[in-house]
Amino acid sequence: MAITIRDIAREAGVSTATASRALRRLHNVDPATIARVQAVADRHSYVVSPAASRLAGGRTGSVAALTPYVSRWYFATVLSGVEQVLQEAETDLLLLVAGDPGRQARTPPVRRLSQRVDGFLVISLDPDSPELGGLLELDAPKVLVGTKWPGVPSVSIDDERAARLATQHLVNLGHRRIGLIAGRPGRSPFLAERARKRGFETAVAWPAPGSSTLEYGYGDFTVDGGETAMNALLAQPHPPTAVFCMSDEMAFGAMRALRLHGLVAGRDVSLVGFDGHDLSGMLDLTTVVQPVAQIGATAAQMLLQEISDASGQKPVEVEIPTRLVVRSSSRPPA
Amino acid sequence: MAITIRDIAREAGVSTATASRALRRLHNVDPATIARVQAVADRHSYVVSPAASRLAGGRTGSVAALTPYVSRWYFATVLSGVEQVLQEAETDLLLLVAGDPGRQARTPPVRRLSQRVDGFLVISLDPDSPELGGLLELDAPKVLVGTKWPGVPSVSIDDERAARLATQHLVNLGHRRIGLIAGRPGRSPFLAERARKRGFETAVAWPAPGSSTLEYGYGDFTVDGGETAMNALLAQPHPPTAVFCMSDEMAFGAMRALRLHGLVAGRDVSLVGFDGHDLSGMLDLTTVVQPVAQIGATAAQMLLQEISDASGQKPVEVEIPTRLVVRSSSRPPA
DNA sequence: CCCCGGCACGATAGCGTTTACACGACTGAC
DNA sequence: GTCAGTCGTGTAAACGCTATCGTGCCGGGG
Repeated sequence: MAITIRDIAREAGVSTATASRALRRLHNVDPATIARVQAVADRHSYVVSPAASRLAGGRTGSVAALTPYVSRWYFATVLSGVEQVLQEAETDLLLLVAGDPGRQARTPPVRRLSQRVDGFLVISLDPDSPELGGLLELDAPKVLVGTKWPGVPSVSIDDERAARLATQHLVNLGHRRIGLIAGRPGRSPFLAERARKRGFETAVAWPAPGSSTLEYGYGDFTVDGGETAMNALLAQPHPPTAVFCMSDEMAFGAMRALRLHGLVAGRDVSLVGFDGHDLSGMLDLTTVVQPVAQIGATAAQMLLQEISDASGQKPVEVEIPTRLVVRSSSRPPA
Repeated sequence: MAITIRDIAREAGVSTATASRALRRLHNVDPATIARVQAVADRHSYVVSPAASRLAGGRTGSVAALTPYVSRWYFATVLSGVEQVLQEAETDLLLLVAGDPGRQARTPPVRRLSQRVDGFLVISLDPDSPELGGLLELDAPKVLVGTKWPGVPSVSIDDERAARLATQHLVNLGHRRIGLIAGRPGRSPFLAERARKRGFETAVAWPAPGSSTLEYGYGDFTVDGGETAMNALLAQPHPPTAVFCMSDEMAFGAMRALRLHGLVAGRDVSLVGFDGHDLSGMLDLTTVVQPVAQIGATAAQMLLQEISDASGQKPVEVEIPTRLVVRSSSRPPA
């Protein structure tokens, strides 16, 4: 049943070595030979055994993507960008979920995986988080997405600046009591979250320190969490007149909370989100738009590059620009 | 650098064969030996080479998931369910996108993949679609999600019945001009879409044939598409008073279209969606809720089962119940 | 006391590729 | 006409594991 390269070689009248070289389009092979071998292979719809190929020292032809979530919009969209590039390059994608702060922290089998893949795509995870169990030490090609780390290639946005500009937009509109809906209390495991908080705080303290008050809510980056957080903010003695949400999904929840209180986003309380979620337009949410799929695609390209270029280039840190899209959810205070 | 099972065996004072058996917990090994070997392996943080293991006749320890989209809510959520089960079973997930009717139809390398994985999870794809290039002929374990096929295990919902009940809900409310927003015109490549259309048509023709009129729009299962489709329906001489959308995302778009026309979903035009999208609650959309993540998890479990049970069980077709959740987007006509 | 079956383990032959290394046949330069 | 240098190809040794046999050993039934 199993047809091997030996069979192909015999039928094409060459040695297995030549067959192997021909199938991989190596340079030192007669074009005529390549054509002959390929023809035989096609006729039998033969494909090399990746296992044997890998064992004999070749590449695995696949990369792993580590992500804390699959179904949340941002991550799913990054993955779609990644997938598209990899499919183009005939490289397989191994999906591994790790780093969800809410989930039981199971150390992902990076060690085992490192045998199975040529490189790693690490999405949003702090590379030194314990759960990544020494991913950094592994000298396999890797690219970080949405995070940075000295000496490791990455593609990310300027979270601090984006958050600062978004918040400043609220300040410029005249808001003084500005709330923040972040992910989780305490030190976030996500670098981006910490950066966004810094950006927010900078903007709020500006132009005159103390001129604005700020309040925090925590929405765990989910819609429901955003709703809960907004409710908490509204329950305070002096609720904020504007709220910056660290993700669109939390902003959606906040919108719902407002509606259930008989309030309208933009009219009663201004809202700014972050991400550029598919539905942000439909809900008229002012938000920081980032080209998420493109980020994933870029990272995938860089990883492929790094894999093929064995030459140890110096790691690049790509920064993708974002833009604030103002919609009707943010307006001057009443 | 590379440490092999031979090293482990030597250090544990056993043969490579015994080491291999010990590491795999086979039955005919002294528990004491297992412990000793495992200890040595742990000390060196050794993991078997999957390539070698596979080559020598074992399993690959991974499965492939074929899906037409990654970032759309339904698919991303199915995947998250799948991933969770597979991670539990220490099985790797290979992600492959194929079957998007809008994308260039590249035949996915099922043949190549079949060398790399122990089984296939096929999400929403009609298994006989040409793009699947003989996946059905491959006698590898496989499970269909959201589709059925004779002789192949599957986990799905009763799309026809669910669509019928959803539409009937609109009829019962008193609506007579009921519109449908489907995916694409012509014969859909998705079995589920065809079934939902049948269910819709049955309900509309009931109780008295001809008592209701129906109009079609096509939204390609996207938010923007839904908006466009709704605009088209509203532009007709006698716009429908209620619309059944084949997905929540299209319903969201339809809502937006209504809003831009100064209309309100539920008051002016009733809307029913399909899926139970995370945001359907926040938008007060009446919808057919299906336990999407659970569907993925169930399918993954079945696949694992099928892989371990070499015994050719007769294929099971699991049907997961859905329920209509009525919210304020559907009300009696004005 | 012998034989047989079950048990824990050892030796070894692959599994299907890739990759040195070797080899002959040309080519052009001297 | 010899010699170094390509070029296209063949030979065979890995690659790291598992599967198939085979080998002692022990205990119990005849």
